[in-house]
Amino acid sequence: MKHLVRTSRNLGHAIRQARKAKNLTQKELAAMSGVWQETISKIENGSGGTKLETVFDLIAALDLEITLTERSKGTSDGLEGIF
Amino acid sequence: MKHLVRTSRNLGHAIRQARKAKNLTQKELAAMSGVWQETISKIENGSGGTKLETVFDLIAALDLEITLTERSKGTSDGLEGIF
DNA sequence: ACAATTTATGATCCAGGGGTCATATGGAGT
DNA sequence: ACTCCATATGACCCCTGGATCATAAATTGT
Repeated sequence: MKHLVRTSRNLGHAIRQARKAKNLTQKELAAMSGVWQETISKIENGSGGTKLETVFDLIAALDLEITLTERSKGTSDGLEGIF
Repeated sequence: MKHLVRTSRNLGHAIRQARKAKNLTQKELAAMSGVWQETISKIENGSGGTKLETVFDLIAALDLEITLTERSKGTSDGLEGIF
């Protein structure tokens, strides 16, 4: 499972999916990440302007990692342009 | 070129490297991204708490992309990364 | 050394994120 | 229907990132 993240909305989706894949509630994730449930709700719904560190806390708790790559290669992932 | 990003400092490094790889000055990157040179300076030096949207602006201008992946593929351990 | 450019820093102002609590809405189960 | 849990939302305050301008420091070129 690989998420291309270009917007806050993308990020929210990815986080929600990852959380559900682990059968965690927002409250549980809040407890493990130190980010409040209310804040997680906002982020999952794509509220823009989230702070980086909050995202790092979340993805660390969800056992995800962020990779920064160049965007020229043809990815051939088949998931481009879905949204 | 692939950057694993876990902290704001990582992000700053990656952005600086990408910028230099393209022979851009902070001022030029500022002009292309809409983010101010002063802000870019802070971010490249790992100032925490940067906003997501600012990062998106920067990586878009630098032709980079963010990927969110799982760190360890759940069910079995130590088998990731074979391919 | 000097001048020019690049990067960093310092200050002010403002908008918005997140902590925090309370509450409302929604969904699953009985 | 009514609980119980999950998620969303509203309100408040505080804090800080970013815009903005000015300037200091560092780097580069000659």
